[in-house]
Amino acid sequence: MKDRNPLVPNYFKSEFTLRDIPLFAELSIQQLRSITSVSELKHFPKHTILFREGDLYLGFYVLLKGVIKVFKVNKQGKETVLHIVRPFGAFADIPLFEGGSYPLDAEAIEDSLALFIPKEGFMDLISKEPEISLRMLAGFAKRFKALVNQLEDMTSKEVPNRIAKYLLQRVRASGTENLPEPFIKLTVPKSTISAYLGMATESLSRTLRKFQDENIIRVSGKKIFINDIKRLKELAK
Amino acid sequence: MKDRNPLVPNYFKSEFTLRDIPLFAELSIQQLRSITSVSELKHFPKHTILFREGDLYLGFYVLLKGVIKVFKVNKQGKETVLHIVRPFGAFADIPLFEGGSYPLDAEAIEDSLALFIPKEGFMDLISKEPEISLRMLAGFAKRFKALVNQLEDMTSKEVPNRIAKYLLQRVRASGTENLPEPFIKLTVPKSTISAYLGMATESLSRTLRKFQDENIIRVSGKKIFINDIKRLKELAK
DNA sequence: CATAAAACCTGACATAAGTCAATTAATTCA
DNA sequence: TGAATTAATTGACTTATGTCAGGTTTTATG
Repeated sequence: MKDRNPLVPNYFKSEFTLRDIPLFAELSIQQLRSITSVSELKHFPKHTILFREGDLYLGFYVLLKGVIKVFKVNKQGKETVLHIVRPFGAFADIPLFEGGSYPLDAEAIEDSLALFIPKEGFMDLISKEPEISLRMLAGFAKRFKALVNQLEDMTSKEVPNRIAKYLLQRVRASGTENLPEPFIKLTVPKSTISAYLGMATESLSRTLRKFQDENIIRVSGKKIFINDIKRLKELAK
Repeated sequence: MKDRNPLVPNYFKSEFTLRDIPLFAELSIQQLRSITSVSELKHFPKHTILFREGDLYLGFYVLLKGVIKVFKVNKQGKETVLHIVRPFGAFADIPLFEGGSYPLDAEAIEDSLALFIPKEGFMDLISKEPEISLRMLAGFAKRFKALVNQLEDMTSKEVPNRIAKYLLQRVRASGTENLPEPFIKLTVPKSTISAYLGMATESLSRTLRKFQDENIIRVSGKKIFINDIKRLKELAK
């Protein structure tokens, strides 16, 4: 039984429901209703800061539209991007269980729409509905693995390897992997990608140049076409 | 009400109970009993491999004694240490909720004693006892933060900074921080520490040398005395 | 205890990738 | 649309840290 009451008022012209969010996918209509009743839809124009490290923790978000950059700035002003959140991903859910303030910064790098779920209401819900904890545990586990991967890449892989791996990952997410000419569209600035991959923008720039010179990729504006996915896969490992 | 029935048979001469394990600290005696009934105590001599990446997942561990290295080996044979587990830490609990095989390798680097909790029994328990999920979520959250920290350090900090930070962390754990001369005892080989900090052993060696030349630390066998904790703190940030 | 095997240290060297600076390209918005 | 801002590219240069190789010290074991 699928609940098609739209989550979002008409003027957003949105076509998703709570059921599209993995975290909530298997809840009953009852449970979904209680989530809707405590949560709030929020719109963030490009460049909006959602929260900063140290801000009082109020609740977490599920992204419905747009892209959110979750990052940390160190004393010297250098940015480390820990997570590039895309639709249906949850973020800032970790502090639900640890600490009273946001441990990271988050910024909308596209016009974004997110569901805000306040801590209080959600904790009530979770205590009544143990099924939710299990889904959260699964979600945490998945992201844990991703983070472990990121860490491993960072310490054991060189710049071109990391870039190749990132490109492949994006190609897979784009669904064009098996097309004659797979491609990806960059929705985030290169500076964000480089901060995510733990390198200088210059290094990213130069390496993409090199890949292009070697006919592995072809860059056209914000699109990157993959000419030689085999070589790219070689490079990624 | 504290349950002092020893967890471990006498011949282990151990003096801890399930209550000492954060994950289980707030469970009722009933619940503790059911954990004991499904779990199993295992002894691992130094250098034993507990499991390897890809092994069928059977359950997780709580370390009671010794030190376990959790790591990943890449194609080129390079090791990344993700976690140095010390007593009362849980490990290999993530795959409870994700995937059917161990995603990492684990090895005892000291004679170790661990409680093994099989997946089946534990999942039954968790479904009956929602309180446990919440504690697990809290545990995951904490380790998530630690991992984020590790990642951030790796990308934004240089070798001496990372070493300084590690030393401080160990000093805190040692409980000697406020002594006139705080010190730590190295229980893991330097090669493990360097793999954990994402650097070559040679770099670790050289930097400790440098710290010593600058009178920040004094190395004596397996002990490192901190002469100038202030400088070390400076370096760590 | 002696010998083998690990673990650790040290120096010389190579190089990947960071930094700085200047230029060009792409966006933004008045 | 066009000036102003921001993002990306490119080249020249520096340097931190990895790699390799040799030696020393420590630990393990028959």
